[in-house]
Amino acid sequence: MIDLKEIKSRNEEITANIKNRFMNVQLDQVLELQEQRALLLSETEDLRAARNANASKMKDKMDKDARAELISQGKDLKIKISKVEKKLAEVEDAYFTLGATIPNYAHPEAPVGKEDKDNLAVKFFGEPTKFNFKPLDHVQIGENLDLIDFDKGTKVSGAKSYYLKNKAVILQMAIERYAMDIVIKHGFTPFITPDIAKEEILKGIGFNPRGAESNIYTIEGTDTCLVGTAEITLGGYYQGEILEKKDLPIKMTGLSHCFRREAGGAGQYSKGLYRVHQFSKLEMFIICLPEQSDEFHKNILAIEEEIFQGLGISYRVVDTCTGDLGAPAYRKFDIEAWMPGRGDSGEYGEVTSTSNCTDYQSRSLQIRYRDEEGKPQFVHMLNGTAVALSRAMVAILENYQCEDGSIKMPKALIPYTGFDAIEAIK
RNA sequence: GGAGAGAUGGCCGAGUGGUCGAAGGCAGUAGUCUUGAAAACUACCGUGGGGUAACUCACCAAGGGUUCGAAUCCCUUUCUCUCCGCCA
Repeated sequence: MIDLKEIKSRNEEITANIKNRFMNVQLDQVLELQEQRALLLSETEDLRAARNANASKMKDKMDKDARAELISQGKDLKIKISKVEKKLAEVEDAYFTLGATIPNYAHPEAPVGKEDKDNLAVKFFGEPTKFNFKPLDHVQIGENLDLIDFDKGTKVSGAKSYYLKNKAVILQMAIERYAMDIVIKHGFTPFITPDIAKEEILKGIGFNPRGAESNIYTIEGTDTCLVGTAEITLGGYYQGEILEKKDLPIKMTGLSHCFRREAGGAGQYSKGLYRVHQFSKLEMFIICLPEQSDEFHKNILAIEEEIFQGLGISYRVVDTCTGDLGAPAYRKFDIEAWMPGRGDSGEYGEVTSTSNCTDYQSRSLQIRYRDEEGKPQFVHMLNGTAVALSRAMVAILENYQCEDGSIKMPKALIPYTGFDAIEAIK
């Protein structure tokens, strides 16, 4: 969450930001709760001070009457304290719950707009693939070549589930390792993370684990969830810790499954592998000094581009508009790869996303570093997709399809797959 | 899953009702000494909230309870260790 001390001093800025993000936040109510809390807090503290003073008077020996008198005063204080503490707890709960709904500040250069249409394309790489035949979409390809089985996925696991089969299995592992090698080369420490995380971590990262609009599966009878991304488990890794400045930046990359409910996500673009309940993803995560985060954000984007350029897939980079940022993000860049089977005659589809969340997550998770004066300060945290395997699969199958129905392998992947094509089935 | 032991500051570790935000040690920071270093000595050395400040409040795994007063007693939960069982 943001620093709630700023809701007064930066009120106009915060109000404008909420408006730019097309969010509905009860800022006035947070302000009101803040004042109530301050009053109750000082009241509570005065009473506690009185209790402590009363108790310390009784350290020494004294006559019975004097002691009885102090005990009775103490009892009186005890009742008062429990009343005001209860009230305080209620107000604080509401204050922090509502305060957490205030979004992060937005980068001054982030385009202002409501939906993904308003995102600003800032770069194009390559040309959309041209075919001298009518290209198929990956669902058709997957079926023709016996690579992806959606029907069996639906039968066994429900809608938006799939089996990868045959060379698609090897291909996925190849992409995984290809991307991993690039990210490690850039100094990231590799992890395979848990696929389960506690709700408090989810909340700290800025996910809402509960509620109808939540995209998260909660595990019944526990306070844990299936992760929607390794951002959650990588971000939670240093929860509650004070890091040494000399150890920053910390660069981590984590491979995990990603589970998403995708409730109500039907429609044309939800077909096939594009939007599924479970996929694998390699995620990058950086913890750094505040003054470095803009630069590292660009670094992450550059690595994402390197991965897709290496695959020889054309894409565009999009500077995400304020309305589409998501509460924790200060700025967000997406890579949208060309997908020939998407829409009527091919479209760009999101394959990566990188966000600079500044101190929004670190404040909730209490991840800090010591500055020159030895004072703890909040770190900045950034995340970015190295590769989302299912969507990379879509892009590769659709862009590398041949007229005879086979799939060529991108050159960079051949050392990892051990084959240079997935042959058509006669 | 069963039986037992435990959780205290960056680390180790004392503390079983008031004198404890917490002994002692290690590590760290600054200084004295030294040509320099080491050693020795001296001082400082947890986090958060409130206050210009003096100061004050909270925190000894988490939550609840007993008490005038809880690191200390009781309950619940979580985690760790040891033994047994089971298991990829």
